[in-house]
Amino acid sequence: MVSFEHLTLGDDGPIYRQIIRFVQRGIVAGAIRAGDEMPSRRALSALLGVNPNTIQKACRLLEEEGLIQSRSGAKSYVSAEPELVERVRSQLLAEDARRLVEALRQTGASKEDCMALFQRIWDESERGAENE
Amino acid sequence: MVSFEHLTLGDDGPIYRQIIRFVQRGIVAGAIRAGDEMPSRRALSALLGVNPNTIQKACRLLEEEGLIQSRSGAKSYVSAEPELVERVRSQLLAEDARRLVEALRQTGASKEDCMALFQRIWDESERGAENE
Amino acid sequence: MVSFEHLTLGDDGPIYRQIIRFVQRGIVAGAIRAGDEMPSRRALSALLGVNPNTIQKACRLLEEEGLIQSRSGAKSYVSAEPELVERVRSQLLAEDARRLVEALRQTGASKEDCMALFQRIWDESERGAENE
Amino acid sequence: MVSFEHLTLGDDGPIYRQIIRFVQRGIVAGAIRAGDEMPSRRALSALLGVNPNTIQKACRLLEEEGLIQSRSGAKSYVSAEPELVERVRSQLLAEDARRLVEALRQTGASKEDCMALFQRIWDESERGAENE
DNA sequence: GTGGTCTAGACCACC
DNA sequence: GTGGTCTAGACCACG
Repeated sequence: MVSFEHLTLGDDGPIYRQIIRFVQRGIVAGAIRAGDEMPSRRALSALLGVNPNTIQKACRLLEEEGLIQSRSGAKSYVSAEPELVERVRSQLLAEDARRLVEALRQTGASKEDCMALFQRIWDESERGAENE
Repeated sequence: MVSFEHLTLGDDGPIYRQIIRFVQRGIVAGAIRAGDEMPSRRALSALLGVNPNTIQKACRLLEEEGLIQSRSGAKSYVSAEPELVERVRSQLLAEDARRLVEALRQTGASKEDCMALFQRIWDESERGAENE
Repeated sequence: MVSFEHLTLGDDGPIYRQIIRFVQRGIVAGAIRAGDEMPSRRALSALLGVNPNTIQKACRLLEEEGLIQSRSGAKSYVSAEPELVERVRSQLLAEDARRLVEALRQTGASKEDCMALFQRIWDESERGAENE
Repeated sequence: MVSFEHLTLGDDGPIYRQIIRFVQRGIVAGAIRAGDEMPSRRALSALLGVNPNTIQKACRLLEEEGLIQSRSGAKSYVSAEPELVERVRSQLLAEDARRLVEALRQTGASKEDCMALFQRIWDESERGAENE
């Protein structure tokens, strides 16, 4: 009998981690810049349909990481210094790579095959981006 | 102002796709073998907390792909011929790799850095598996 | 724009005709024999989930055709004399053939192709029946 | 006692199958052409009095067969390449013929009688069409 | 608007 | 029991 007990649906990790990743990716990719104003906690809660406590947790961790700063009461602003951005970048890279490597190894493929595949996909993606 | 309009929470794609991937991964990894009995639609629905129709959709697509066999009134069984398994394996590999490459390219990292990173993570993962 | 105005769903003709055809086919095929007892009108109505008037109409027409006879009050019996059976047989044949011919001609195929196809399918069907 | 347990009222197969056949027949007969616009799922649902999901199922299968093309957010169009049309034509022919042959064989008629009958009906139908 | 996904629950034929 | 079909109605992303 096939067992489905290890299938967890919709598992992207905790919501606050997803919010953090979203901001991190935005900063690293340049879509979110230092000085940008963050929406208010309650606005984010309403927008994402998420409990205010979850929003608060994400913002607290982002602030601990130094990616946002709370100034003048309730409003928060993005504060991304270049060296910090680089650190976050490599952190994101590693996290993504780790996830993929686990998925790839689970399929039983060899390292060499995977790296060749990786290179091929990269080139395809680069070509695709150029044509846009 | 930071915009959160493109943040989609918990997005692993449609549920039926996730179920399909789970079975595909299981077959490719050898955890699910040809001849294995599938749980009934109702059992899966109850186990995963998902509507029977969604389960049915996943099963239909799995059957169209040739990975399971269903007969009305009878139980469903896994039916994975070697050549098909290989095709699914490379399909999964490509899908995973494409997802990673896109995530990596979005961070602005170079191809060489990413491949070096990839290799490092792979080796770490391999070492981790050996120690278990 | 594709027009769906000529698509009529579930069109097998009136229910009373379907009931008549069912009895006719049974008699012609030998599954229903002279002297067999018919279920009561109200039993048929309940069994088929059909209005008693519809049942009554079917039975009246079957009786007019001479395929059933009402004796001793409410009970009806099948009364199929050989020559009548033959007449019904050819009637059924013609009706079926007419339906198919219309469907076939609608596809634009030639008469010769259709007859060759018909012959091939017949032979297949014959072979299939032998193997059972 | 005559048994009615095998009489299924109004059985033309599943509704989604009937819709598919309608489109297939239209395409094969030339009444529906490549590039024609399909009514929206909702419009079809209202027009045919059928649940949107059933419509969607028919459309999905038609798309898998390559007879229509759907893009999320845009309208759906008929997309029938000549070679595909030919394949569908013979598929429809075979399906129809098989149904008739089974009905005819059930009545106990001989192959020769049936083919003669078939030819006669065809000629009648042809004459009827000319007079219209 | 469009197509696509999902839920809740019903009914059916077959085994 | 099983798989398959259908209904009723909701929500979503995309154009």
